[in-house]
Amino acid sequence: MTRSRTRTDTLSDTAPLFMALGDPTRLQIVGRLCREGPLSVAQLTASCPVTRQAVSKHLRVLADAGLAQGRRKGREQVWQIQPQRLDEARRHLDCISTQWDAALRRLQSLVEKNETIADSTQSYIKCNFV
Amino acid sequence: MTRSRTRTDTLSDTAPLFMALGDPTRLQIVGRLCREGPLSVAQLTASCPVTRQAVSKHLRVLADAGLAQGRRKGREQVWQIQPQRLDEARRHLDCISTQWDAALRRLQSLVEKNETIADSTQSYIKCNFV
DNA sequence: TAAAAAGGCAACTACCTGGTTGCCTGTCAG
DNA sequence: CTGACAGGCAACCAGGTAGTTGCCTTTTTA
Repeated sequence: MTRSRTRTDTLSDTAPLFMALGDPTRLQIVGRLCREGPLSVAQLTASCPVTRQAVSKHLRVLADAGLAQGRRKGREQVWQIQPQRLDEARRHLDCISTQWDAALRRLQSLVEKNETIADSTQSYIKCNFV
Repeated sequence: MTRSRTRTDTLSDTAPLFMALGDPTRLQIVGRLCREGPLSVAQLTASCPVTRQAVSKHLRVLADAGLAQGRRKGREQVWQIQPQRLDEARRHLDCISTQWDAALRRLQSLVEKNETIADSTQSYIKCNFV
């Protein structure tokens, strides 16, 4: 119970992260903030084909996901990537990737003998997976 | 031009991947397929709180993203993770992560002196980023 | 001090998405 | 051969999302 609960928590924690990164405009914003450092809404809008308000909304989404943070600086709001959170996200991805890797290798060999997939499923579950 | 075009392509290539993984149900399905190997729609539905049709839709999304593949086996359709594509995706994530890493380190030091963010932005751009 | 710049707030639209139900087609087993 | 099982297809619905426009406040600057 505890283990599956943990798994669920990890899931509901990870999905929003992917969701926030699942928009091209947002991904582009994140990219720019990483490459060019802190930028204002106006600066970000300049290189975006969408309205300033649209960019603002995207920034809000990124902020809600903990990926970016904005702070007032005079009449403009400067946005920057949230390093801790982004690094945390990166480690999350690495963790998942690693988790996948094991299954990948096992599946790879399975793919080669396509015709026996369903037949081998049962023993597969019992022998090779938790 | 060529470089920014490449960047755009990478973006429009990556975003759908994140998008496909940005749903908790879908992430759960991917997890199960990785852990337990090829499964039928009915088997996947059994551990999902949603309808069989909902699961089918999610599988279609995963298939469109190239992450999963289904094949008929008698009267049931067995789904499995697309190893090559998933590995490709993993490398994609690693690539992005690495790209972020550099910015992370640079930003990390910037965060510590919060009050001078905007002041240092200009030289920051010129000196430390492409 | 008045105009311009930066951006927040709210309303509204169009579309996408996750989910459902109902019905239909194959396939397997008694 | 008939019933049960697996699943696809289509219609439909509620809610979310990306985007817009319009108006407002605050800050800068000429």
